Amino acid sequence: MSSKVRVRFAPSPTGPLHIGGVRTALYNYLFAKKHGGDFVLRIEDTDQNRYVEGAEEYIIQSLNWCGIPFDEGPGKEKGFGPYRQSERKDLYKDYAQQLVNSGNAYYAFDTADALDEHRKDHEKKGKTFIYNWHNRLKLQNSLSLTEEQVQEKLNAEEPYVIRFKSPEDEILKLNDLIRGEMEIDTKILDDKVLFKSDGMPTYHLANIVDDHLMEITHVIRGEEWLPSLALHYLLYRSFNWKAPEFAHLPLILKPQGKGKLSKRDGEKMGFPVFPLEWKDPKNNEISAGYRESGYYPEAVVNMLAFLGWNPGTEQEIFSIEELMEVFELEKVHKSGAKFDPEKTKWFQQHYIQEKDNQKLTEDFSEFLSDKGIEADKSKVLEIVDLLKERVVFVADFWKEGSLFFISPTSYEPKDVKKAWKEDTSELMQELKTVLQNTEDFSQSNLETTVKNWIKSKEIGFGKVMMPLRIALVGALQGPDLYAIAAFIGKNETVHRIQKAINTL
RNA sequence: GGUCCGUUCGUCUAGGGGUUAGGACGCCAGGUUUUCAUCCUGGUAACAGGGGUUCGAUUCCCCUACGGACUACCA
Repeated sequence: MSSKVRVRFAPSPTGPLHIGGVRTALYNYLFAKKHGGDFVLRIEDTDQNRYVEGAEEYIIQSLNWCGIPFDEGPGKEKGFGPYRQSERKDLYKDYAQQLVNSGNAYYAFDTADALDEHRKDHEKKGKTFIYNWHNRLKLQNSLSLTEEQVQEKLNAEEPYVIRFKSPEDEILKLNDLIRGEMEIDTKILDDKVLFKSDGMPTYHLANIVDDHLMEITHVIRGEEWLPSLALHYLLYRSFNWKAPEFAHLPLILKPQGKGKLSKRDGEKMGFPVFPLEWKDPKNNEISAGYRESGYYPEAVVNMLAFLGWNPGTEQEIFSIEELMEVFELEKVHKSGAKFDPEKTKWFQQHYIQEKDNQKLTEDFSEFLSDKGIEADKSKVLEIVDLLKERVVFVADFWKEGSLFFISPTSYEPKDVKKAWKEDTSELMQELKTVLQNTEDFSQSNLETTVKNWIKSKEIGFGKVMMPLRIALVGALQGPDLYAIAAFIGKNETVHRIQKAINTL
């Protein structure tokens, strides 16, 4: 391969980037980097009606957060720009015209209403209306009308579109890097609109023109584009351009039930479907994001990479650099994959365990500040040390560790029933005294002191440790008790024991 | 409805004409933790169905079923 690999991710700014879109971007990125190529971001905003404020910024921020930044795109001009199709508007008309001149496309004057009628009519008869070779001579276009009639309409500035004239009888052999070769009969193709009456190109035209102009070598996109592949192939041929290689990615499906993963699935089952939180500018509705839910980008990327692809080995944990090395389009699956929120959590748990404690201390300190708690860094580090192996998210440090800052406000009834017996109060009273008389309140000394005391009393450990845990934690859970006591100190420990005795 | 694409444990998947069909998540059990979680060990569980081809098919071919995408002057 002599020419440099260039791929593109080409979303439309119609809302937040779905996790499936992120995966498409990721695969493009990995493929580009594996081959030392460029990853281009192009914004496909040819439909002004669907444009959503903030969506483009959202897309860019998402890619950056995931660690898959684009080499070229809006704000990163590298000689192929502009990278927003709305800013390339003037380009497309000429190309459409070129196709009309070469006989590969034609003007069509049929109104939207007229076509709607046809469609409804066909539907009633159980048929599908297709605008192509079999009926185009009966419709209003430059193939059915005389040259004079067409010129008249054009002069009168009647609205028109430009349609592709798809061949009537040809078997196309198309190739896809993931699916291999397939055959399409052009008979069933319709004459797609290339240029709209509002002066904008449709996706099909803009996409092909831009991919060509931007020297894209590999088009890696979602499976929803597979039915358009024949059209795109024909378009390249009509322009006499070399077509890029194509790869169509399988879809990400709902965890349960039928169909593709949607925003509602996330809401229903309580997992994010978007990389970053998104606030809909229209109704201020908020959709959860992976970042805000506490996931690390490494976890999201690793999870996404393995949805529909795997390297064929048994290794599942991959950094993005490792992914770049082993990623192969040929190993991408052909069928859709059901999304599994549990597995995402597993990846997250893995990556948080890999983080160093300094970084976690910073993250947790920030979390505490947001809660209005300013704690000493060394104290926070101590907590992180104690709790690390128990957490999946940074927020879990609080869930598991709030007991270091506030004494229990309630006691878990089930655990109280199990641990707090008739004679417990008396026992705790005694223990309190023992602790009050303990000078060295370190974890290790506490441990020997309490153990010795229990032994001298000749009672079971559980009889003391369980109620003590209730007193300090409020439930039968949490990290090492001596560590807790040492951390909160003598006064607080004694205070919590007294409080438990009073309440229970 | 039409066109195209697909189908290995519940889920993500490895494998590929002769395998005890492998791994991971989940789940279950045991061990560690005098709690809980983590961790460790073990277990559960799959080639959609029917025809071919073949000495042999989960693997190749065909059909059926099921799933998915598309079927706009949306991308």
